[in-house]
Amino acid sequence: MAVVLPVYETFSYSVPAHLSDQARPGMRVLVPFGRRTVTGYLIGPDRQTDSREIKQILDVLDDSPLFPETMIPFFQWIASYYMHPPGLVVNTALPAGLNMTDIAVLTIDENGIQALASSSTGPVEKSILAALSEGPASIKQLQKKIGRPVPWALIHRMRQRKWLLLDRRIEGGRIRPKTIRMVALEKSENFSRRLSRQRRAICDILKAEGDLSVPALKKRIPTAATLVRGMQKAGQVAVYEKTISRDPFGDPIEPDTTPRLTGEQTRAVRQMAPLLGRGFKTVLLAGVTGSGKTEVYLRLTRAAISKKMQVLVLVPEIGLISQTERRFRARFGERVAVLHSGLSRGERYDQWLRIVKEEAAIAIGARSCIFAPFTDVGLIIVDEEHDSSYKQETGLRYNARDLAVVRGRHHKALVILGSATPSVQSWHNVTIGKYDLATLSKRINRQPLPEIRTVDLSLSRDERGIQRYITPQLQKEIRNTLDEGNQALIFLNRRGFSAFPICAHCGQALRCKNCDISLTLHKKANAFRCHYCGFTKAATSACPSCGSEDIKLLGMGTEKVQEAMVQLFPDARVARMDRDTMNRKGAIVRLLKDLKHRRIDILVGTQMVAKGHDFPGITLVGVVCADLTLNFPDFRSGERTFQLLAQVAGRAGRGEHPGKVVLQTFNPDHFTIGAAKNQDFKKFFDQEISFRKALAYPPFSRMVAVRISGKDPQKTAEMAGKIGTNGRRMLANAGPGGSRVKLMGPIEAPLARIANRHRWQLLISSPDVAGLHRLVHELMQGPNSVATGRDIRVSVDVDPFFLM
DNA sequence: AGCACGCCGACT
DNA sequence: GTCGGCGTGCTC
Repeated sequence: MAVVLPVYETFSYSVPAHLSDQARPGMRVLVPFGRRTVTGYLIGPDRQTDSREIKQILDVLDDSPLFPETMIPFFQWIASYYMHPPGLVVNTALPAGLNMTDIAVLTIDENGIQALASSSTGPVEKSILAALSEGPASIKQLQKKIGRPVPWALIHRMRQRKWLLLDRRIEGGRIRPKTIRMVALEKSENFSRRLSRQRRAICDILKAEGDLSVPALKKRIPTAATLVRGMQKAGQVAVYEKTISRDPFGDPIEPDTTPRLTGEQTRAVRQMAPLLGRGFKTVLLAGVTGSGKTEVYLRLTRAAISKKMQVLVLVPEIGLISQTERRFRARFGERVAVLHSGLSRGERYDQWLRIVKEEAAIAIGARSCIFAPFTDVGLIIVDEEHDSSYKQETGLRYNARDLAVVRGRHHKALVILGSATPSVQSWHNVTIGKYDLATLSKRINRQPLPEIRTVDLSLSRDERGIQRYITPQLQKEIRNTLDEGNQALIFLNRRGFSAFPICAHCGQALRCKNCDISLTLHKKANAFRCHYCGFTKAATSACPSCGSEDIKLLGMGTEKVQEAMVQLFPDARVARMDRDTMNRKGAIVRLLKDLKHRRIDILVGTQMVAKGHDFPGITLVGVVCADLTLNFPDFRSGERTFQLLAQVAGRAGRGEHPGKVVLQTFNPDHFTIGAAKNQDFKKFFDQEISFRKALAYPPFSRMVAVRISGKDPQKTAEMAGKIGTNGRRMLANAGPGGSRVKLMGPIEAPLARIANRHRWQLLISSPDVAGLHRLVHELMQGPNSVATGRDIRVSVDVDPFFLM
């Protein structure tokens, strides 16, 4: 049994006789744990280590398992690989809002009121009593009310003096199946006697149409609710509760007709379909933007369900239902369950139940859909496998793309990873023969890929701030596009962080000589610094490649670009799409509608616009400054830039008019820019992989990032230092076996402060996964591990994505 | 996490 | 001498 607490062990409990035929793996139980009562998950028997007394389960919380037993090894693998408590792993997988915990509730007691009035009562006690005199409160509520932490010792003293009472209340678990009241005709003769006209009408409706819900009856006869109650008493009808699924599907989706496949698509399907049911296999489906990957997924899914297999489809998170989801539902209708962030908690729970009960055979959704509770998955599809939204960045920091492969192996399933711009990792796996490769090299409508032109920003000498970045070439193209009545997309990945240094003369970014990573300016230290190894260079340094002292700090955002657009094109309707403008519910849908109906001429946006949406009216894509992502202090910045540019370029010319892309950059000769310009993934990969190999970055090693954060800058730095020295000592003691493990840092994180918390990170890497794992495990949980104080958080990120 | 225990400095 | 703060450890 695994408790829903940050505890790494599992525990044994006995099942009392009256619950013994109910309790089964996959169910939740209520158990006494220490002095408390908490929820746990039955994940099979565990070895009991010592002779301690075994406690009894208090209750079984489910009638049927929430997940199949076959998923338990998967959960255990995750707990071990990501070094996360098993109970919290299961908790991350399950729909939110199910769990129960007991919490302490304080009430003012008989002596409390006098103590509140007495002058000898301490100030903290008084404020607690004052807060409680307004009514009972939990410890957390109390803390909020009086604005300071409440020590337990104090509560105990106050309890002993009978100033307050401590109760335990079980909270949570409020998500339940939704039920509806159904009305059925009684078979007895009770209603054969005379009936009122209204009652007669209800009987007739029920006789003709079978059982109906109360709301449905109300639509026919407005007073049905009262009538039914009377008829129930008279024994003419019976009322029962029926569980129903909350409807997460807004507009109904029309069934589609199956299109003809192109030759390439047919070949891809013929290559992959025979692999179904033949054991575990991973295939990378590399298909250019618009090449019809989705149709291939649909055919493979059809093949899988005709073999009675269950299918899992993962799509990137885009904040609303994706095009792919829509097409799966159009093709397979009722057999599809969806799991994405747009669902309410209740809807999500109902979709989950549909999968557990095997009412659905296909589950489609974002990242967390990898946990869909199928018993035996036969096919797993990961669309846009390179997408960073598959990586969860809080709590259990899993990568759903990687877990797809792991789950595929557990179920002996076929795993398809699809992308127009595959990750370096996946392509590497193809080159070493771990994955098969299937390709789609042409767009289905024979539309050519857009023509991409680069514009050298270092030749743009205008110094009037942002306007320097809207070059005459870009302006001219926008003007032409507007004059032709088409739409333009202006892309800038602003989610910028601190500005980074770049030579205004030759376009070289200032990089670390050890890590080939962009340096970051530290104003306080008046120096550029590497965030991997700590290498430092004076802030007054000249450009190492051309000697120019004209070092610019790049930093600007979409908001400024939008302003510039309004100024330059006063006749155009300009809109912006980024996290700042799109956080309100329904904002994206409204914007996409406006775009579709040509109520927007120029759309300025961040990478949000590069994802998944189909914009048929857009013929021009302008990339304001490709260098922003290229020079992040992160070894994957080149990979991300290539993917982003290729994806955003793929937005142009999806309709009947061919597309054009203007790509502005300080580095027109950089191989990443060159490869993106020619949409040449292989050329990019060949360069990138040699660079990764030389510096022993993934995929030639595995990485673990240990992140340390806290409010107090001094203490946080100290803790980071302590963990670092601890790790180095362990490495020294490990002998030759541990020598392949490399430890970098600790160093202040590129984003040195988020939400007032100071951040440090420690990077640990090794080509030997097991050795790396052993060291990190020992460092975090071993006997010499540094105890994590309460105000300093230490988190482990296995296979980190963003090293920021 | 949530709770208890036990060790220390600063007060009656 | 106790009170009350905080670091350390445990939960079948």
